[in-house]
Amino acid sequence: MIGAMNILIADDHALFRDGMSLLLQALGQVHVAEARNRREIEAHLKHQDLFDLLLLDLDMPGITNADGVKRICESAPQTAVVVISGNDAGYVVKACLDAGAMGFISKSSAGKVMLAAIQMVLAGERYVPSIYFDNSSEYSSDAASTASSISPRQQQIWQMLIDGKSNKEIAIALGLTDSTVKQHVSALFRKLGVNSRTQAIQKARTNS
Amino acid sequence: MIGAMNILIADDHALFRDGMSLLLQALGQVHVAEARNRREIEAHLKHQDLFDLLLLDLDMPGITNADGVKRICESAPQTAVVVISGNDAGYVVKACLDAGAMGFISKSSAGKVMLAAIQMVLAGERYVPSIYFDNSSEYSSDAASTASSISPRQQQIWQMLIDGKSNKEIAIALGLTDSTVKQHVSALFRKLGVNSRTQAIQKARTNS
DNA sequence: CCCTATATAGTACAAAAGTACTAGATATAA
DNA sequence: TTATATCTAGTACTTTTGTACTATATAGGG
Repeated sequence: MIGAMNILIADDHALFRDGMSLLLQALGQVHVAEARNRREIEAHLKHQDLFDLLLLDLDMPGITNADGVKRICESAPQTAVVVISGNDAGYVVKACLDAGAMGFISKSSAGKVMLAAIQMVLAGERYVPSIYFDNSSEYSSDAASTASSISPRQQQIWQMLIDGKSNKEIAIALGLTDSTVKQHVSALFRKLGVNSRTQAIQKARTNS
Repeated sequence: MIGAMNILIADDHALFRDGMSLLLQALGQVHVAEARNRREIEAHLKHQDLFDLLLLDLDMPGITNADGVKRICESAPQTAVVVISGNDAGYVVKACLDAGAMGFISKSSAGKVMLAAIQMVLAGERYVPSIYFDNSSEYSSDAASTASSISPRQQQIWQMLIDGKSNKEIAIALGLTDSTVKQHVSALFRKLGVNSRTQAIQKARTNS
């Protein structure tokens, strides 16, 4: 690598940025910039262009889901984006990778694992966490699986429940009927073992 | 302070624990233990007793709200508990302090601020963040306020919405009628500017 | 080919949620 | 004292949610 690497850390928590910044010193010649919200990320990408790497928190002002990741990835095609998230459920990982991320790091990971992942991405490789493979075929294929997993459509609708959308709003957004949305929501509830949207939201927040 | 201080860091994110651990070195002689969930916290408190300080994350397996904080505080009355949270809304701060916490640190705070807060608590003082005072009378008094803030009852019910409870479950838990719960829920929605419980949950997650 | 799962859409119904009122008790601020 | 806000509880009503079915089309596995 010629010269110092430019890395942008985007997280709203100072201590996390500090810890990550310290971790990155192990890479040698690195120049680290920080952003606390989407506005600051975009400002950095516009004015100071050309970052080699963007470490992007998935729970910060302006970036709360894969859509936010997609926006950032599209506005910085030359920068490798690694998503860092506390929620490492398979559907989240898949959504982020589909959105254009080059890697996904769980916040529960040890520092060494994070560093290895970052080095892999800097080397041009995609990094996918092992958890992602544990559930094997469930999320790894874009085709529907036979297993009793949450289908892509259900995952999509799950995200919209989390975003506070009503059945009607979901139907309009996806170009479906109310009836179809209800069918998907009920199927999702059955798989999650819940019987209300608020419980489905809690499932996404806590365990998964 | 005689000898080394015993400090327990409870957070499910490794990097955060590392960053905090590093930060604590500035205090001099400290012995740091770590816990990743409630089970590990309780194990530490039982077997290794007598911690001077417990830095407790408010979003980790087993500890998601003030009730969790209360349980921990009660099981370790000799240990000063400082809650660390990404959500520093007034009602969260108040709930934690009421639960018995000696301090409340926002994850968005700079390291220096965190360190100062920790030192204050170790000195026997309660630390309350300045944000808590910005909204002045709203949360600082246990009496109801005239301001258009979220009342204690509404905060309590808000938390139960977040936990996925139905109106009926809330009514039973609080010994109220369905009608009264609905009244509180509607009043909360009006203040939050939403019209569904899923949106109310999202409000708690994102901005506030 | 058969079985299964998904995605779609419909009907029908029960339950829950949400709104809009009234109303009494209580506490606080002006 | 008056006004305001909370907490409680009630009635009445609409809308939304959730479940239980049927049904068609598609795609994959055995």
